[in-house]
Amino acid sequence: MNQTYTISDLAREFDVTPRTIRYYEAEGLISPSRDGQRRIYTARDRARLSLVLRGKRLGFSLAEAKEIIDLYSAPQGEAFQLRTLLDKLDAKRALLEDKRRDLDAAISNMDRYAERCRERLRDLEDVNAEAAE
Amino acid sequence: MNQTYTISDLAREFDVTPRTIRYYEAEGLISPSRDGQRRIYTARDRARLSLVLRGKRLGFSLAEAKEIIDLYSAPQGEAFQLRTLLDKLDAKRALLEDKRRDLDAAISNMDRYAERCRERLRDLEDVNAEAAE
DNA sequence: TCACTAGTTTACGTTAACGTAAACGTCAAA
DNA sequence: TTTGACGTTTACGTTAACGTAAACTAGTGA
Repeated sequence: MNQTYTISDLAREFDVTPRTIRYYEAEGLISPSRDGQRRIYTARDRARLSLVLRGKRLGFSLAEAKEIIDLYSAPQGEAFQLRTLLDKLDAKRALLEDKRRDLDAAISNMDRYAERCRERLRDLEDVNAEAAE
Repeated sequence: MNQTYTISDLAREFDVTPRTIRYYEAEGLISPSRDGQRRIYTARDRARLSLVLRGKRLGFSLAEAKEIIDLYSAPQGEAFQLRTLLDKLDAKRALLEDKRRDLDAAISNMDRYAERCRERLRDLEDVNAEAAE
């Protein structure tokens, strides 16, 4: 439950360098605690790192990733805070949906093209079969 | 049908600078023809630019975008070429599917979190309603 | 003819996101 | 006790993807 990780634990698991993880800390994306001078990462730190890397894979800058991830750590004391949080979540969700539209278009585009290639390949093979008779 | 575009036509339409479009040409992503020294962009050039920008939005580097886009202009003469093309398309398609999994996870993650926020907000408002009686 | 608008090349500048190297601390095994 | 293995800070280096500025060309309306 209260498992912790060293910097190289996380570096290995997520296939990044320790430098990268320290850089994310300098940019305010992760805030590990310390044992003396050594960093100690909790499950929460690990989860945040995971979110950062996923954000990067989806084409977000570190600043954009931070904006999104920070929403998950936002205070939720009063109703007003909750409502503005929900508004912000909605805005970020719209960005993700935009990406999904792009992605779906890219995939179906590629699928249509591949299908045309397969048709053309069948035609070619038919011709070869005839020639072999 | 045979419509052409100037560099600033495309810059306006896709909300990038002419510099960006020239840079993509220098990187081999677009190859407009020329009228004297001025660039002339065809519908095909426009389509390639559109693909580049979509690739960027999805987190691909220009080099990765080029790899994908170039598949759409690959020669399809012989059956062997078509088969290797289909293999490459399949590999790129897998990359897109990876991104879709990431994206779907990000969205449903956010949805679950937002739902918890809404529940919490309802609870708060119930308490306020009781206190108002 | 002149000014304007839009295009061009060339080249140096900039920013995000790290890489890399140096110099140092610390702890366990040999 | 020394030698790795791992961690740290500091600081300069690097790359992709453009931005920016200068100096030039070519059509075009007043």
